[in-house]
Amino acid sequence: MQSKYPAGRLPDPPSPIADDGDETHFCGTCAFSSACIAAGYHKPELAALQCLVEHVGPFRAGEHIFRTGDPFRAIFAVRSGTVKTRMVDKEGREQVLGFYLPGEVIGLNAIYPEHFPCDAVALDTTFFCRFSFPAMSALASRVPAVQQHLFRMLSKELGTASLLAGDHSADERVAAFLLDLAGRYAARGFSATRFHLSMSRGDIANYLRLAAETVSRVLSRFRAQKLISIEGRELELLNPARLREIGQTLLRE
Amino acid sequence: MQSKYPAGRLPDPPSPIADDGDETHFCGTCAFSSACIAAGYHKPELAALQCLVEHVGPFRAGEHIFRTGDPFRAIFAVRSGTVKTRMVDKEGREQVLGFYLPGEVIGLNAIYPEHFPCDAVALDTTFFCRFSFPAMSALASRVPAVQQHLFRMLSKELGTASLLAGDHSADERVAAFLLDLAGRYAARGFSATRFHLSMSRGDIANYLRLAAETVSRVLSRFRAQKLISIEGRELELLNPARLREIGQTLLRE
DNA sequence: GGCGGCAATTGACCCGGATCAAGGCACGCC
DNA sequence: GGCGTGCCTTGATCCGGGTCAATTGCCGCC
Repeated sequence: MQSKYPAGRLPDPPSPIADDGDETHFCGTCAFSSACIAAGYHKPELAALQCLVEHVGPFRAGEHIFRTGDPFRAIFAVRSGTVKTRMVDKEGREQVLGFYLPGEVIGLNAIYPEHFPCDAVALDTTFFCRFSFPAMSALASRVPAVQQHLFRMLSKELGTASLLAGDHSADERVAAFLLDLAGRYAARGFSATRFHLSMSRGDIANYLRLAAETVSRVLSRFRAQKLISIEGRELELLNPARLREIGQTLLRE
Repeated sequence: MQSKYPAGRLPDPPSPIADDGDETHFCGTCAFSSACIAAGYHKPELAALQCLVEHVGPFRAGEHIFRTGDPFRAIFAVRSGTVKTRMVDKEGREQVLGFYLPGEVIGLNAIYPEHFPCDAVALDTTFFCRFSFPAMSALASRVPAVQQHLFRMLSKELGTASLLAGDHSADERVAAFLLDLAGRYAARGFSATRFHLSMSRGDIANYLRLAAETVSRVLSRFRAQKLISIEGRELELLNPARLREIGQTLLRE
């Protein structure tokens, strides 16, 4: 297995979300799957999709996939691993914008400004499908399914962006965050009740606009109430229904 | 002037942002202008844009342009007036998602769910250009400029959606809000230092995730510091530079 | 004119979560 | 081993903004 990686870049121990060893299975769970496969993998137009996609990686934890200000040329679908996007203001304070799991796509917010407005940082060892955006646009003009797919992905991200905007308590935010992750894992075929948190408490807190201490306290409280079992970054949801009650105002407003 | 409106629907007194009397000038400031005009108004493909657009209105203050759950068929460019979009949770609490000024477009976040995920409510008398989305998609397939325009508008809205996500003080939020409005008015050719706030203090507060009382207090403080002049909903920015300092972490993170 | 309703303002009080600080735990490195 | 370094947890304190409440001003309407 390891021989497929460049020397000196040993991969992390295989994680439950990594799936780069099984390409077709990955593609089945990817956000582009309907464009790549379902809509007719064999049509000549869609063969073009195979040409404009490029497999990149591995990136190790902490490495940048792109940086603020980089010229926008491509969007990236996560094949395995986890990514955070963030902005850093001039005082150096970090602002986490989102986490991206296998099958999800980063870079869409760079289309308008034509430069990436944020950093993308790997949280563990990650691989990507890189889609040249000019080529993708051109393909979208010829294949309505691809165009529609892009519209839908963009519109979908608009919906999720407004999620953490509300003024909600720390409990609501954390509960909703855990359930959101669970749902996204489930949508890609992974366990919805047991998974690994690739991000630190600090990243979670930053994303949820809380202090790291508050996240820690809420998780401790949830554990005491037997809502979750958590040890380090290994999480199990013991009472998803109750968590849903707590976070529901935030999940579907 | 009034004779052009249906009986019983007297318009509000002409507002500085209304411009429906001068169609070509409006189009020059609209978010679709490059698609409608600049990219070649006379090409046969673009004549189609004129066919799929429909002028609708007037809507009076408080009337809905669309409601949560309505099937998505079209997007709307504001021709004159102001709109707020909002979600209402099951407890009946309102969540303001955004305000839209003349030249801006509402409804993009409905593409993915195929139903409007929010309400759009007129804040004063408003007129729209209604663009059938299926027709627009079809046109986008044939005219790359239209497709690119849609991608850019969607991506742009992604950027603004993440603006109010940060944890910022009430002063920062209000200052950034006022400057954001000023910039958007300026982008459409209106005064950047004097304008009318079409929305109530409660709407502003809700949008900024503050209490109405807090917004009121901040505005009073800004007035005492000679940063603004405000009387009711008539606003003048007296010291935009200082406001920019206050709100800068939020404006460009 | 007087009344009622709504938006806005202002003051008094309180609470949730930030901040500060201390300690524990697991890891890699010399 | 001993030590440093992150990351996480837990406790003590503080403050910004929410909440409650009273007042004012503005309109529309009877």
